[in-house]
Order: sequence, then C-alpha cells, then structure tokens
Amino acid sequence: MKLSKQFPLNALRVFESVARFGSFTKAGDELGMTQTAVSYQIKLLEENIGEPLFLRRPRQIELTEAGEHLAPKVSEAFNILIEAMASMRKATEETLTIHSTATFAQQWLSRYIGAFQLQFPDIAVRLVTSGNIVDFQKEAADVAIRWGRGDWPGLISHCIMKLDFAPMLSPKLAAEIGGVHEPADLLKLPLISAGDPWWAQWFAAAGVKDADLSRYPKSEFGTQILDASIAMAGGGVAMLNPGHFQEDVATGRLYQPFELTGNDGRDYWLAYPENRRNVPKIRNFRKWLLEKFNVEQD
Amino acid sequence: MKLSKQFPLNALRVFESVARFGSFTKAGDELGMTQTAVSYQIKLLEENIGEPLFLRRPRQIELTEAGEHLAPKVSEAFNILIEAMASMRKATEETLTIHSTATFAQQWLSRYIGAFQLQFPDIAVRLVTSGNIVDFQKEAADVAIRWGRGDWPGLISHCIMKLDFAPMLSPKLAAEIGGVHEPADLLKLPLISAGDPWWAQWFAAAGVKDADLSRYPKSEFGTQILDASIAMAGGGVAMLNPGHFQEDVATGRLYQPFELTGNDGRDYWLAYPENRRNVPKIRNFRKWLLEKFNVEQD
DNA sequence: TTTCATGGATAAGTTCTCTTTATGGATGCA
DNA sequence: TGCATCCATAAAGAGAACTTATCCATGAAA
Repeated sequence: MKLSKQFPLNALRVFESVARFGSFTKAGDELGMTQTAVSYQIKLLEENIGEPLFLRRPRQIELTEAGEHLAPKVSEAFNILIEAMASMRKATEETLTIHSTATFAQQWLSRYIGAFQLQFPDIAVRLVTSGNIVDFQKEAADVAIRWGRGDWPGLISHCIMKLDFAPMLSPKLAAEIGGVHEPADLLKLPLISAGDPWWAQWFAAAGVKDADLSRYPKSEFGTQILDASIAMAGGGVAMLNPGHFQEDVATGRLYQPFELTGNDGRDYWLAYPENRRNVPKIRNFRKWLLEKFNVEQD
Repeated sequence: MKLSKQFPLNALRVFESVARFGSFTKAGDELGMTQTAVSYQIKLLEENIGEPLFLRRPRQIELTEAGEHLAPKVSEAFNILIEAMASMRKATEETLTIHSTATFAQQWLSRYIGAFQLQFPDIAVRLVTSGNIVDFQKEAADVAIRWGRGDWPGLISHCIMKLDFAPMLSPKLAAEIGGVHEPADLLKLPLISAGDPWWAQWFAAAGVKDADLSRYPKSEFGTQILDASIAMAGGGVAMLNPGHFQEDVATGRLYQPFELTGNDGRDYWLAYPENRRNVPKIRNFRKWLLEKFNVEQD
C-alpha cells in the first residue's frame, strides 16, 4: 500500500490551510494549486477519516464538529514541521563548510578568513581539515580546497595557487655546513620526508643525477606544516611550497637557497559541486577567494 | 509547483521512521515499502534541505549533526498528527450516527435503542431526526432509516417494516357518531392531513368511489406522530401505519375500524453506503435491527 | 582466504496519485 | 435577470513514487 494511502499527509496539509482560510479557493492559492485539487484532497481526507470535515454551505464552508476538533492539532503539528525545516534550511544556507588541507588552512585561511567574515557577517564559517579528498555526496561540505589536477568530475574547480616546491631549511642549519651553494650540498643534510617523490623530481631538475635518497628515513608527516616545523627547528631540509611559506622566508625562519622550483602538474584548487555553483554563500566565497589570489573570474 | 516539492512531507515521514530504527530496511518494513523507496525518499529530503542527514557507514547508518537536530522535532510533529488522526478515527468508529424519520425514532427506536446500547456498550449512539433524505456524502451519517422504495443508488437497503396505512381515530370519536361501520362513515369526520394521497388511495381500495377530499383543510403536519396525537385527542381521523401504532391501538388510545390497509409501494428501510457495509458499528447495528424485525439476514 | 549475509545505492520501467482543464450547479448581489 | 463567487464532478495527462533487478561494500563465518 502506498504511504500516502495509509496516512494522507498531503491531504492534512491542505486541510490545515483550508481550515485556516475557510475557503478551498484561497487555500489553493496559498498552496499553489487549483481549487479542484484542494477539493480532491479534502474529499480524500474525509473518506479516510470516515466523516465530513466541512459543511458545504452556499458560498462558504464551515468546519464540522469533527473538523473543529482536528484543525488545531494539525495546525500545531505543521507549525513544528515548518519551523524545524526552516531552521534547518537557514542553518545550511548561512553556514559555509570549507574542507581544506591542513597546510592551506593553517598557512593561508587562518590568516585571511577573518576578512571574509567581516565582509559577510551573515555567513558562519565551519572549517574542516582532513587528509582525505572530500566526497560532496556524503559529507556536508560546501567547498573544498585541495591539490590535484582540477579534473574532478561533477565539480567546478578554480586553480588558486601553483603547488610549486623547493627545498627549505633554517638559515642556521645552512650556516652550520658553511652555506648551501649548490643543490648537491643539500644531500649533506637530513632530508625530511625523503620518500616524497618531489625530492627526486627536484634533484633531477637541478641536475643532481645520482642523488641516493634511499638512505634517509622514510618518515612521512603527511602535511607540509609538520615538515616545515621540523625544518624551522633545524631538523633538516624540507620540500615546501614557497607560496605557503613566503612569510616564513621573509622573516628569516626559513631559507630557500635556490630559486628553482618543481611542479608535478598538481596545484591548489578551489572546488565545489557544479549544481551548487549559484548558492549564495558559495558564490560569495568563490568571488572573495579568487579576488584574493587575483584569479580571473568567469 | 507540486505540493510535495515545496515541502516533502512523505519524505519527512520516512525520515522519522529511519531515524527511529537507524535503518533504511527496517523503516521500509514498518512503512510497507521497499528499502529502495526509503533510499529514494531520504535522498529527496537531503536534496531539499541541502545537506546529508545520515552518514552511510558500512553496515549501518548514523544521523549527521543536521539529522540529529531535525529528528526530534519531526518525531514530535508526527506524534501529534498520528494521535489526532487516531482519536478522530476512534471517535467515528465508536459513534453510530443514525438518521431517522421522527416517527420511527419516537415510536420504535426510543423504545428499543436502550437494548442496543446494553448489548454494545462501546458504541455511542447519536440519533438525528430530520425530514430530509440524508445525503451520506455530505453528512456524518452512518445509517439511515427512511421510507421509500429501497432503490437508492450506492446504498444497501434492508426493508424492515411494511409502510401500510389505515385510518385510525380515537374510540371516543367513533362512538360519538354511533360507531364506524363502513368506510364511508369516516367521511363524516374531519380527515387529518387530508391532502395526503394515501387517503384517496385507501378510499379507492375500500370501494368508496366519490370521496371528495377537497373540502377538508389542506394542513400537512409532516410526521405521523403529529397526526396521531391529533387523532388521539379526538381531533379527527388520521391515516397511520399500524406497525407503528399497534401499542396505541392495543391500549385503546387509538382505534382502527377496518383491517384494510393501503400500501403505495414505499416501505421502511434501513440504508447505509455500500462501501461501508463492513464497518463494525454498522454491521452490528444492522444485525441487531434486522433480528428485531425478524428480517432474513444475508 | 573465501564465502555468505547484511545493508545501502543505482537504473529502468511501471503504476496510479495528483493535478489541470473544462464544465455545471447553487447562491447572493446588483 | 444577469453576473460573480464558490464548490463539485468528469476526463485526461503528467510525473512522482514505487518496484524489480542488480551491484557494491563490509563484516562475519567457514
């Protein structure tokens, strides 16, 4: 049996409106349906209950005793439902959930998100950092900031930052070995997250052909943030994205000995589901973020 | 726009069940639908709200924060609705509304309805007497007792009493004219409701050919009860149904001078809508009434 | 490890509810 | 008397909602 047959919910909704207006026609207007449809639904409900809910008087209707009894409860129930749905919709409309890599969140978002909130005080920001690629189908994410090739199906992606990489270390550590003059000098120092293919790629690009990286510990710290912290503490050389750490370089916490950067074709992207591109909070965030990065808008 | 589109009520109902069971499959069982249909409805609701309500974990699902927020309110609202509908159904199930002619109600029902209530203490009886033929479509009537030919479309009818008619008067009035010996004697007395075609029919059947009824006042009292009261008070001769007034005849309040009765093909019927023949209260009343009148049951 | 059982997602097709259009009837008002 | 209002009914069409069939992932059992 169909659900709507056992419990005529839509008919109840129509009934609520009719009881309020005392008119089939007006209720139809409110609900965006014809008077005929209203008549049909009321008849349905009356059949379901087993007695009339309205007395059909000429040019007006009147609640029967039964209808009089039913109306306030139905009204109360629908008010609860409507309010619950409204507050839910409002919450999702006004909360922007950003999924981001830990590095981008800490190095960039944490610094500028305040400006966004000043500009859009009605939008509450929820920032989620996780290592995994977010599945917009399954999680309540509005936008994601991720690195990759920007070719995710079903998503719109804007490249916001080249994900270049270059070796960085603390100035102090560099001084200890008498300065880093050429790429091969780096091999004298501990390489952080040496298993990362970026190392091999960068050394190849720098003309160091026989770099044996296998002798370094295979530790992976997962985020550049951790690698950077270790490097700043003098623990070795980290392969970092200059875009993220330019401030640390400027203030002398980190030192980038060579201009040469690598890029493996993967960059930083802002991404969001194609079908939600016009949701206001998403549009606002996209516009704000792309302006910050001087990206051409579409 | 469709009503169900602006406000997915059925989806909410499904959601309530799923939230309670923590399972699409179990909710489907409860609602009498397949797991697939449940999945569809939940997806619909999630799209409407704009974020997931359940986290799909391997062999179980879990409410998201949003779902957790929505569930109790939805549950509350539906409890109100369910309870309201149930109490309404219960009221209509347990109240038997009988529409009857005033005469039958006063002469017969008033005497025996007590026995029915003793036998079915759970059924509350509401007795409505009205001159009009009841429209089961428009009024909250369960059964009707009416006279006619029993050929009402959409209704089941049981003939419970022949609607014969015979002249009756008070014994005292009869004595005043030296007794009523032959039908024509009646013409010496005032005929009550003389405009009623029953008079002409009865006199014709009695062999009184030239009865001029036009000289009597045309008053119509509408119910036999009133005619009978006037007759008992010695106000004239009334054309009454012996079945209704046998007790008054037995106790001498009325006198029926001739055995001859007329019948115009219309009798007393119990009637109720065909599609409600199996409603318990109706079935019980029918059985009880037909037994009282020794009518063959089907 | 392989197999089985559980629970949900997806695709495609079908049913039938719900809606609309068109029309009629009843009543009140000018 | 004619017009406007309001609800009821009939017929037909649209599309929502449901089902069947199938697949996938996971956890438990053999």
